[in-house]
Amino acid sequence: MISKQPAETLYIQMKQDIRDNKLPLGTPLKQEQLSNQYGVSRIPIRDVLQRLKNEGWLITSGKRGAMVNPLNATEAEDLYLMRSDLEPLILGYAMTHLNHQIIGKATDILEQLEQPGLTIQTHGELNWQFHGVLYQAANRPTLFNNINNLHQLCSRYIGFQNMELNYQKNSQKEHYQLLNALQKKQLGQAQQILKQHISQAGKNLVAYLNNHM
Amino acid sequence: MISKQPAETLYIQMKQDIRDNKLPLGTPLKQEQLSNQYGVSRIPIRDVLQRLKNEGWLITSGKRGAMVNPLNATEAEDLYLMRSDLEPLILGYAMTHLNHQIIGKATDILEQLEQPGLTIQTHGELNWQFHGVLYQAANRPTLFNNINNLHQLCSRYIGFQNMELNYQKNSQKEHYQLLNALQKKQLGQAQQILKQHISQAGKNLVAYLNNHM
DNA sequence: TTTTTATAAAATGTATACAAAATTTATCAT
DNA sequence: ATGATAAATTTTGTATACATTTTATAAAAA
Repeated sequence: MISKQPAETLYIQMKQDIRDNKLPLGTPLKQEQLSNQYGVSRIPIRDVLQRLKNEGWLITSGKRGAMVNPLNATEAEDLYLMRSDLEPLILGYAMTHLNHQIIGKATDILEQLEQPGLTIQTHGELNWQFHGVLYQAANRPTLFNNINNLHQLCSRYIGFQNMELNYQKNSQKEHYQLLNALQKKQLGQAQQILKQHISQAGKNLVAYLNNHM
Repeated sequence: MISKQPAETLYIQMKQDIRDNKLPLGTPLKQEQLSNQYGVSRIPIRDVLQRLKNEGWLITSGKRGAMVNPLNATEAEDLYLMRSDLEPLILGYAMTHLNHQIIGKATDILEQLEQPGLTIQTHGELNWQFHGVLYQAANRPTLFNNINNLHQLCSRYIGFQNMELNYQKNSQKEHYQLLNALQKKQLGQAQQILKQHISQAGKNLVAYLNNHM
């Protein structure tokens, strides 16, 4: 899904550069420097900066200038707490609309997740695709957009999560359990699995961050 | 809290104009027209449009142009559902930090809410101040910002809510019940009251919207 | 030395001007 | 007439230029 609009690719690029720590941490970003760095004028830079600020990638440190929002355990905990509440909620609305086609799509993604040699980035994207396919079925744009934004922010922390050796294996197991419950139309069960799935990931991540920062 | 920066007041103004239906519904907003209307160039207009879009006030209808997000029962339901999950959550974190000063502030606001002759707008703002004062104590910026944004979006629907004759009276009663539980350090009780408070408001609103739209 | 004030530099915010894209209108063929 | 194609208009996106604000620097007073 490539956009023709330069600003859209600039947005994606800068977001990735934040994830990859390509942009200075702890000091405000200078519009003109970014302008040179990315080869565009300050106008589209400003657009993207504002967008990233609104989405929580950047923070405005007091008076002036946006800086990269430093990774922080409390933010991570908040993000996962919100997800663990909101994702079971939207799953409830999705349930009745889940058909073979959607379940099939989700299963395909799970299989792709088991391919060896995936980058952490790709793994994260596929993971969200799996969840997203299910949630889209709910047909609840407001709820979905909110959850989607939370996921985007979580992607900054994904690198840490996969440090856990058996994280992926566990995660996959839970994904299949979730699909299973959904196929059996056991909503309560599915929601419980999902909430546990997210909470646990959050707890692991927060523990890791607290130990290593 | 007035900002010296024109764009900030422009942002506030446009948000209010959306609430008050001063901006065309159903048709994409034209940057140049807005530029004339508000007496600034297209640059700050674009900034504000993007911000409002990210916050859910505007939606992009397909290819081009942002238009006012029409009021809709499903969105309202989503907003209140999220709030009814997230606000008890942040209240949990606020609890331990609640001191006399904060409870006092909240009580003051409740008293202001009982003054006769308040406009619906002022009523809505005071109502959020009451909740916000409590939630700020949690010291959870990520969670707070998310909840704050949900509140802002709900403000578009406040006009409808207060149609209910005894809404205010009920709401106030629940506010005092909440404060009471908090003073007694009964967290579970407080969270239950809060969740019920929000859920009920949401249900009333959705029912009203479904009947009148 | 420390603090205050004035000046200079840098950075951001906004306006104007231009380029690219999209939408509309007009023209033509069927 | 109807549909497709092409020109014209509108609208948005971006660059440059300027104004305002903020931050840094230097000079002066305590």
